[in-house]
Amino acid sequence: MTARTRFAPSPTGYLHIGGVRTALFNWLFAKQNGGQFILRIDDTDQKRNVETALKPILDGFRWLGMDWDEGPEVGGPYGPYYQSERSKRYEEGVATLLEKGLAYYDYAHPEELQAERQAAEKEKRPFLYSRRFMADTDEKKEAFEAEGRKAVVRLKMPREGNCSFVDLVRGEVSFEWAQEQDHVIQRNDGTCLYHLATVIDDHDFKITHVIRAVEHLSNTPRQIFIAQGLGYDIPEYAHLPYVAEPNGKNKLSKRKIPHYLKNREFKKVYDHGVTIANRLGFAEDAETFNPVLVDFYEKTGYLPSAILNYLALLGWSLDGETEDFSVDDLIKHFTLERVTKAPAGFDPQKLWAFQDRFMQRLSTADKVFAMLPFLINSGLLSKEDAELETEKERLGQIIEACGDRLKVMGDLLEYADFFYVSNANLVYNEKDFKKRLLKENADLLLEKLISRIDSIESFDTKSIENSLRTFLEEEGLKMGEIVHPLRIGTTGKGVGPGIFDSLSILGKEVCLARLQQTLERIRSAMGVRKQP
RNA sequence: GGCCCCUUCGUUCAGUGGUUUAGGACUCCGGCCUUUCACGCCGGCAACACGGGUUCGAAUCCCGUAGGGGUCACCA
Repeated sequence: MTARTRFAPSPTGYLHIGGVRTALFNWLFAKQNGGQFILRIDDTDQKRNVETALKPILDGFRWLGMDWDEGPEVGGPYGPYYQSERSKRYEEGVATLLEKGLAYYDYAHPEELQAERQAAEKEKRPFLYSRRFMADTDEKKEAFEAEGRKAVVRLKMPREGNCSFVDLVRGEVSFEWAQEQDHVIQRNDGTCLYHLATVIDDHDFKITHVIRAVEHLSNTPRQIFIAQGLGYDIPEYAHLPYVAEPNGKNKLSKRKIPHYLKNREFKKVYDHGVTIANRLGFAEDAETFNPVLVDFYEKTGYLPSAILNYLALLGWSLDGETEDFSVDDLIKHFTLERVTKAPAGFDPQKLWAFQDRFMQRLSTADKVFAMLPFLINSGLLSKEDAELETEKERLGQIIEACGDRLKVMGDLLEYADFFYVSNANLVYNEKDFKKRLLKENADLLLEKLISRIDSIESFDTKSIENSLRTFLEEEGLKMGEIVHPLRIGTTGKGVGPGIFDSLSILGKEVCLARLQQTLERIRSAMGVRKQP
């Protein structure tokens, strides 16, 4: 089977995580069947700045590695791929439908229609337009126009029988035609509406499988009606459950971020992202920077493969056990038949777990490559220095020392910044400083440590550890008693990578200088304390 | 309100008439490891919405109830 699928984003300026999931299923399905994935831009409603509003969306897809075979920027044989440029095709469609008597000019004012609707509601019967203002002859047209009325074009929907079709995830679905309204397909200004446009586009682009969110399920009969009217083959349909909000049943929505922020897990992931954003020097508000948008993950340094793996499992599974999928695995195993029917809640914590897993597998070299931009953008490393092999090597050491503590690329900034700041700019965590260093004889201990460290000749991790362990024996101390003072004294932090690694990477000179500086800090703090 | 859809641990995904004392993962709770924080390891809590059928036997099939959602635009 050769499959052609599509995803049709509106240029809204952001890429929604739920949208990505829909796009992903389309993409996987196309890839699996050796077909094409097409991006079509639904910009019939947009006034201007389509390119600006589209860029973040395309960037998002590119970042995720979801390439499109046809669409904006890459073109393709069936373009244009922007709906705003396809109005001619839509007008042709309207003409055909009109000719076949499957659509009609309607001269009703919106208020008149509204009145009918309300009357029906009052009588508790389903609304069906009376077609009072339908003009199926030229005479009627002229008469209505003489009244100063303007026409829209409506579908002349069947009023009996059923529309049945097979949905690849839901099975056989059936609707009564009489439930369908005579939808407008062309406005009185001549522009055409979505349902017509989407059917014509799908046909023109030779889409074989329409895989979209379930909110379109009840739109399907009218689209089938249009397609049949136009003599098109009906594509296969697959309606995906929507992605629900964390701990909720409602559809995940960008507009409800303040509400989601009340959710502990969601908040945690959000706060973590904000911390990184601050380090990077961009202070965006929750409106444009939050875990519902793909951009959030790109900026904070998640791995696309982790996100894709998580998203694929939001409403799909191979079996009850397998969770671990590479992108290639997904392409190989994905099936619409195993897509769930019920909506799945977005769980940022579970995503986090995938991220953790993928991060652990990433090689040091790959991490170096990915983290370098973060160092540069945060100002911790200059662009020129970032080019240096020695710096890359050092970053590799730092990353290895940090080990599994780095969950996303941006974590480096919070976790290992002390490797990059000057001694004078070292920031001390006051709470830890007080807890670990402002106590009896802390200064004396530090003095001893300084002289011991000064005596270490080869400043590698192993030598440092050996030397300090000897020190412990000589002094009758436990590891915990020197690790904390040393860590805060050299890194300013209460938590961090292994201390021997940290010291070694920092280098003897820097360690001594920082410890000396810390010693003075302790004495001045203690002095101040004693004064009153 | 009409129509359509959905309903298994807190979350997510299995389970399609007996292999099920309903399984995996995340979370959570214990414990171990340990130089902090992570990681890792071991263990634990925890669900078939409800009510009727059908059947020797139902989470699995049927009907109903309840709850949730989608859709009913000159939006997409």
